[in-house]
Order: sequence, then structure tokens, then C-alpha cells
Amino acid sequence: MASGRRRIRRKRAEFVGQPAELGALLADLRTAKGFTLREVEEATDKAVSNAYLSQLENGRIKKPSPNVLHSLANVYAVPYEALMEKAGYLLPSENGGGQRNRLAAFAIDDLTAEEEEQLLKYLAFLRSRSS
Amino acid sequence: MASGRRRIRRKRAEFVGQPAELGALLADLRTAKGFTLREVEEATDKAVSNAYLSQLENGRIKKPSPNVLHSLANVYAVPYEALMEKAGYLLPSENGGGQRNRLAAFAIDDLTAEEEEQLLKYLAFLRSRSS
DNA sequence: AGAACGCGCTTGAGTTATCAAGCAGTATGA
DNA sequence: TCATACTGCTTGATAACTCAAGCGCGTTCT
Repeated sequence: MASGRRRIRRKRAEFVGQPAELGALLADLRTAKGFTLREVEEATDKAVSNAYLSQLENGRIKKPSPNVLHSLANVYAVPYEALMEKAGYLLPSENGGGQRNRLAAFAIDDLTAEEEEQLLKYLAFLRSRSS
Repeated sequence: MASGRRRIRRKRAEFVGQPAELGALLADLRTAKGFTLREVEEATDKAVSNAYLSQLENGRIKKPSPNVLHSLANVYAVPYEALMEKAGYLLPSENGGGQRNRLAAFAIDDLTAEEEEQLLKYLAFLRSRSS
């Protein structure tokens, strides 16, 4: 099954970006931090193999063990619960209703001034679009 | 390997009752409430089959999905996290390091989860472009 | 050029979770 | 007595997770 591996090339112009699935989120977190697959494997102390992470990021694995998510949350400095929720696991409090657990507390601590500016700009753009 | 199927007969006499396995705990919870396997299956709205619950209680299944534990926690009226922990999953707080590095340069506190994701995605995009 | 690396990714195999179906045992009622 | 209906339990099949090994591609030496 060859699979036409489609190169995902994001255009800045139309940046539609939906809520994204777990895999995409993990991929974004990793590239944002500038890690390689194997670096993450190391950082998790071999708890998450590079091969596995690849499959995760490409959506081939839908529900990794919470422990895997825990490891990754550590590496990416992002709240564990956020990943759990994205993976489709119920949260302790998430009972019946629909409760809003915030995703990443934007755990990017090493933003450059320039990046920050662009992000803010982009946020402004986003918000201007929301009706 | 023939397997000498060992009947697990719990003794009531010496009740050292310590860490106990998840299975034993679930079994105790159920009998304490006087439910049958099928009643629990019903109570969880078929989320947990009686067959599965049986295997769980007898320790044949070690790490059920968190969602299963959530259902059972509901039925038995015990805290979800307790079951999670018994199942060997790390809890949100169970973290040694506690690195909360979130430098507030980008201190946007009113971000919606969706906005955060899109920003992250955009940042990943930005950084992947810079050579 | 070629060697040597690092990158993401695939694949094969082993383990585990999960369910539908059905089994043996024990009541209870006709 | 037989039938019916429970009880917990087993089993076979399928799907999902997970890893070790290795592949192909692009860089970067030498």
C-alpha cells in the first residue's frame, strides 16, 4: 500500500487550522520546540520510541497510554490533562457536562521577540475573523 | 503450557488489605454494592461488558482504558483518579520535576483552547521555516 | 565523487485490550 | 422432575498499542 505520502505544506496565506487532532498537536509541539523524534525519545528516557512518536504524530495511533502522554507532557512542558483530553480520555471532573479544559498553557518559554510579535499579529488576525 | 488454572480464593481472615490489585478492588466494590456483573454492564450503559468486568476483577486485564475506569468510578461512586492510580497510570500531579517554565512574555490568559492550538500550529510553521 | 551521518518514516512481530457468544453451576418455580 | 433464569466465568477473534530494526532521503564532510 504505497500510500501517496502527501507532504503537508502549510501556506501562510490560508491558514485554516482546525482544532487539530492529537497527532497534529504533538507534531506542532515538537517542531515548535525544535526537537527531533529521536531527541524526544531520549528526553523521555526511552519511554516513547521515535518510531512510535512518528506514528502518533501521523495519527496512526489514536489512544496512546496515559503514561506516554505523561512523558510527552513533561518534555513539551504542557499540561498532561490537555493531552489526555485530546486523546479522548475523560478527565476527572469532566462529568456529564461539557467543560472547558484549556489546552496548552502556551508552554513556549523561549519565544523570541520577533516570534511573539508575529504570533500576536496572527492572533489579532484570528480574532478579527471570528464572527 | 497447560496452565494450572489456579482458583483465586480470597481469604477474609487476614485482611492485610494493602495495595491490592485493581481487580480485587473492583470486585470488592461491586460486591459491596451488591451488583452483579451484568447489572454493572447495564449501569455503565454497555460501556463495560460483564465478560470484560470479570476479566478485570480477576486480574486478567491490567490496564483498562481510562474511559472504562471512568464508567466504573461512576457506578461505584468512587473517585476516578483513585482507579487510575490503581491501574498504574500517572496522575496529573504525580510529577517529580514540576517545571512550570511558562515565561509570561506571551501572557495571554484569555486564549481559548482553539486559539492556542492555532497559534501553536503557526509557531511550529514559523520555526520550521527558519533555517 | 563517496562515506557518514541525521532526519522522518515504515514494517514485522509480539503483547494487550475488548467484545460476542457460550458454558457450568445454582437456585427457583411448575 | 424438568425448565427457566439467574450467577460468574471462559474462550476465540479482532483490533489496537508498542518496539526493534531497518529503509530512503537529504546534508555535510573528506
